[in-house]
Amino acid sequence: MELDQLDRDIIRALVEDARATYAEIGHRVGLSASAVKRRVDRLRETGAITGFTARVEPAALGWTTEAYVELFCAGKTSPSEIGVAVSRLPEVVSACTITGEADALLHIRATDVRHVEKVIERIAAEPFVVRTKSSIVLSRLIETPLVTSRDEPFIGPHNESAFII
Amino acid sequence: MELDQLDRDIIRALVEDARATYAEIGHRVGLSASAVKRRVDRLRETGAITGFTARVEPAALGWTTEAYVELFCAGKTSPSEIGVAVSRLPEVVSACTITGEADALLHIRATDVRHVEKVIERIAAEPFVVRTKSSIVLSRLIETPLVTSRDEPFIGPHNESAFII
DNA sequence: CCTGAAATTCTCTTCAC
DNA sequence: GTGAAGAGAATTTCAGG
Repeated sequence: MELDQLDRDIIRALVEDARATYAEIGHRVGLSASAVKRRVDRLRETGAITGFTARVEPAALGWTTEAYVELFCAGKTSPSEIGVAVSRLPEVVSACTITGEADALLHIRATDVRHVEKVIERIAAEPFVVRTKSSIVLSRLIETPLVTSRDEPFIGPHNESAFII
Repeated sequence: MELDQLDRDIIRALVEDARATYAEIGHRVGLSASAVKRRVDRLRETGAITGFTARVEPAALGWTTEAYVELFCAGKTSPSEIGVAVSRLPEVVSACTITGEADALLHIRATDVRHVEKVIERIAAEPFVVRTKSSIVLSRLIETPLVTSRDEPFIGPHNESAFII
């Protein structure tokens, strides 16, 4: 499906504040409230917008430690096998299969380093896991769910910024 | 600050649907709308809830490729130096310093593999970057911003689930 | 700390154009 | 796409538990 600049502007407004009113968004992007609503409804139907969520400070809920864990798996392990296994661990907030030496990369959130260790133990206990390699996060520098245009981004001559919302 | 189970339930409701009405949330958690509003206001003031955002399908905006890039930096590179540099690249959606061999781990979103390559080139051009090691994401298995209780999570005897919202 | 209600204001939603 | 109008929700305030 095709998104025009107005759709992108509306998405950007909703990413910044999902509780903004249609009138507020309309004022910002140059449309009437009803036109904004119609576009938002369409963006949700087509799946461009999948929902609205609260941004929560993990530390406020006790999740003060994060780590990345590389998984090295047995020869014929399928992505879905890994997916099923890591889905059982709520501490795994992100997981994907990747190119390179490791087969998968997990992002885990935990209450402390001891908790990280226990989660890694459980992952390592999966029969298809040959070994793991972990990195504890020292300091978070950037955390955005999406690509957004920040102040004066350096975009080169081949303007990839075409897609930046 | 202290969060009780009602606060966690409200946060969970808002994470699932940030546009739910106070009455809806109240019905779900067993409070009146005005009590919910009072608590949500407090959760925002104390910083537990930092805002409300739209969940967007990156592919709908053209971001179909993602990669993780490990950064190996010169001896005395500070985290903020890395932060400033990667903040200039809108494609970097997440960045942190980590323990282990690499100094930092970046998560980048791009339109295609060629675009990934260009972003890595720009990162590698930073004077403090000694070398990089990249992994392209093959398939995403899990993507949640936060730790949430999923169906029947296996939680061991030392119940870390105390903090799961 | 909660409820429930009333009054005001604002927002959503629909519809004609 | 706009604008208007009725339905519905948010907000604020209050008395009372």
